[in-house]
This record gives sequence, structure tokens and C-alpha cells, in this order.
Amino acid sequence: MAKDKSYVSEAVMRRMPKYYRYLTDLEKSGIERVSSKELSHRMGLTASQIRQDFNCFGGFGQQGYGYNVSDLRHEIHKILGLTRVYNMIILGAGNVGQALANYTNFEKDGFIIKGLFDINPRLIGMSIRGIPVYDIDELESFISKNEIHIAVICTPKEKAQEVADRVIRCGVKGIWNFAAMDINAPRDTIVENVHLSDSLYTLSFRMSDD
Amino acid sequence: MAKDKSYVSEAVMRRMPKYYRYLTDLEKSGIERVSSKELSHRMGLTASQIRQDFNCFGGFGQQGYGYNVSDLRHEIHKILGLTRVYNMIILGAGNVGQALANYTNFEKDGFIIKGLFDINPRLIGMSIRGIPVYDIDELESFISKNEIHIAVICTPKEKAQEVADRVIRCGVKGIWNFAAMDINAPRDTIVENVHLSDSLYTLSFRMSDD
DNA sequence: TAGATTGTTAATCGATTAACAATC
DNA sequence: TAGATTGTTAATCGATTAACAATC
Repeated sequence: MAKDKSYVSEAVMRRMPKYYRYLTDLEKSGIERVSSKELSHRMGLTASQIRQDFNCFGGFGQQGYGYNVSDLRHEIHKILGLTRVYNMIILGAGNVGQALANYTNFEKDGFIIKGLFDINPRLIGMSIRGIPVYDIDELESFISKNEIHIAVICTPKEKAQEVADRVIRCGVKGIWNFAAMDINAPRDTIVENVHLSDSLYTLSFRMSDD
Repeated sequence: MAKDKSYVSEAVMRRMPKYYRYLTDLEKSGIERVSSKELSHRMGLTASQIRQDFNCFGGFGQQGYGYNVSDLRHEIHKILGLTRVYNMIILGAGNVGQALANYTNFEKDGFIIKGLFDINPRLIGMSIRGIPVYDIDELESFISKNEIHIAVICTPKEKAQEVADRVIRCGVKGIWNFAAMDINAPRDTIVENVHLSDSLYTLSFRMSDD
């Protein structure tokens, strides 16, 4: 019943994790079924939009009943690609890199941090939550020995493109970028940005909005 | 010449920080003028969109010339509300809270972290980059003594709404939310979300896209 | 002046909302 | 069966792109 994901719009795609969050909460609170109307109230969307969104991927509901929470959650789990495991490395073991390494929640979803890399001799050899910090010189050999799917860029922005180029050359196809710049990458490499300063500027913009 | 910000769409608003980033880079590299066409190539937008975006706020360019980089950057600086200072507190002094406190770049833009708050006795009394960690019990009295504009929520998601309610009651009008849930707040309180897991799920989605 | 590029209007495209037949 | 709610088509709305007169 599930359709192809190829032509899902950016807007729909960005709502999927939110659906997943709400359905996880509903399931946890023991709720078995939910209608698009009920979900629309909780999430602040329209029921129409919710049905349109789900029907990009297949008909997960049942007329007169609604959606089975657990089934729907499971479908979205699959849609998000969370049935597999992703091996990650963190480039830059500063504040942000260390915070991400310490954050254990990603592991529950199958995102495994295999190592951190830095240029700073004081950090190299350390370990964070049991995850070693390697010399950035070992980057290429490490990737060739371990199957790394995602590189998390936590370097200063001056070094971000350089390290991105290096991991792309090694065949890494996913980049989670925390540096305050846009990364250039070939079409088959997915770059997802977390621009914290952009987010803070947006907050500032809206607070000073007249 | 500058227009009202009231009816700026979400889409335009989200592009403003990106313009600010690119203009800052251009100014740093000593480039004086830029046309919408040149900027469109660099940023991967259309020239038309760029001109439309800027004209939401006023006519900052000059026919036949383009835009003066430094002037335009300064205009966007104002538009983003970065001419003032924001006092912030961080709620939750765990990984994320500490990482944000250690990150000095926000201060350059006038976002000053006045304190962290936690429930954990081991953290209370510590200081991070000179910024004290207070007992969460002191939250209300601290806010009443200091003019706090923004609360950064870095608590576990179970506590997020509770601490949000407390700071809102004290008159805080801006919330930067790092917890993996949506915060309920009155209309005059601005909530800006950084949902890291949503971002990671989106990356996963696009990597497994068929 | 001639060339370049804006600001702005009109046309297009895509996303959201509304409506309703299908059906559980 | 009657009531509820989906899946889907049609209508609307808003955002992006194209075009061009204005003008530096």
C-alpha cells in the first residue's frame, strides 16, 4: 500500500518527524486510535492537511474509524528510514561535538556514534561516553575501515567545507552540518543543516517585529 | 524607506538570516557591491526572489548598480533586531545547556547569557565560562531582579512545558526551545524551536528516499 | 548616452483547504 | 442501518518566477 517517496515536497517531509513525535506520545499514553480531526487539534494543523500528508505515502486509515496509532506510528517509522542503523562520526570535538556525543537519545533511534575527530592534541586520545576522539589525520583510514553513513560537522565554519570534502571523497552520503555556513556537496550527498545562529536571529526578528 | 515587518511571510523571514550570513562573508572578503543576480548564484536562489524578499522591507538597491554590501548588511542587521541586547537564561545545565553556555559566538551578536538553572545539586553552584548555575528554585526571583528577554529550554522534554510556564508567568517573551516537544505559549510569547531529532530524522528520510 | 539592474506588476506554480463520494 | 471518517478531487490561496518599465 505504501507509495514511492520520490516526489514528497519539502513541506510534507518536514512535517513527518512531528507526526512521529505526536504518535509516539499518543502510543505512550495508551491511546489506540486517532482521527485526522483529533490529531489536527493536538498538532495545530488542519485535518485535511494531515490526510493529504499521509496519503503521499499510502492509505493508512480506515473510513469511519480513523487511524490506528500504533500502526501509523510504525508506518512513519519506516518512512523516516528509522528501521536501519546509521553509523556516524563527529568532526570537531569542541562544545557542540562533545554535547552531541554525550546525548544518548540518538542511539535509541539507531544513530550510533563511532568516533570523534579533532585537530587539537589535548582532545585527541580522550574519550567521551566511551567514544574515542581521534586525530583528524586518521579520518580517511577510519572511514575505510568502518562503514560510516553520516558525518556530523561541528568544526569552526572555516574548516567545514574542507572536512566535508574529505568525507564525501570517502563515500559518506549524509552530512549533518552544525557549522554556520552552507556546505557544497554533490547531488547524491544529503546535507541537513542545523544553523543555530539562524534560528536565534529568527527569534530576535520575531521579538522585535512591529 | 524601511517598511513594516508585520506581514512578512514565514518563508521570507527564514531567508533573512541566510542573507545576513552571505552579506557578512561578502563584506569580510572586501566586496563592496553585489547584484541580485550575483547573489542568486552564490546562494542558490533566483534573483527575482531576492529582490522580492528585500522589497518586503524597503528599496535598498539602486538601478544599474545593485546593492551596496555593507549598507544592505546593516539594513538586515536592523531587520533581524540585532541592534539591541538580549539577556538570556538557560534552563537545564546538562549537555546541551552547557554547550550553549560555552559557545561564545552568540555574545558577539548581543545575546548575553546571565545564568543557567538546574535541579541537580551537583551542578548548582558551578560556573560555566564564568556564568553561574543556579538552583531552579531561584528562577522567579532571578528574573524579577534581572531583565531577562529570552529563556533557552534545555531540560528533558518532561519538564519543558513546566519551566516554560514559569518563565512566561514572569514576563519572558522569547523562548528558544531545544526540548523534543512543542511548547504551548500565549500569542505574545515567541517560541523558536530547535528540534535536533526532527532534523536528524529528516536526514534519515532523505538518505533512505527511493 | 547606453548598459545594467532595480522595484514592481503580472503570470505561473505549488501547497493548503474545502468538499464530498466511498466505505468502514 | 446510520454515523463517522477516510481518500481524493476541485477550489483557493499564497509564494515563486517572469517580465518589463523606471532609472541610475
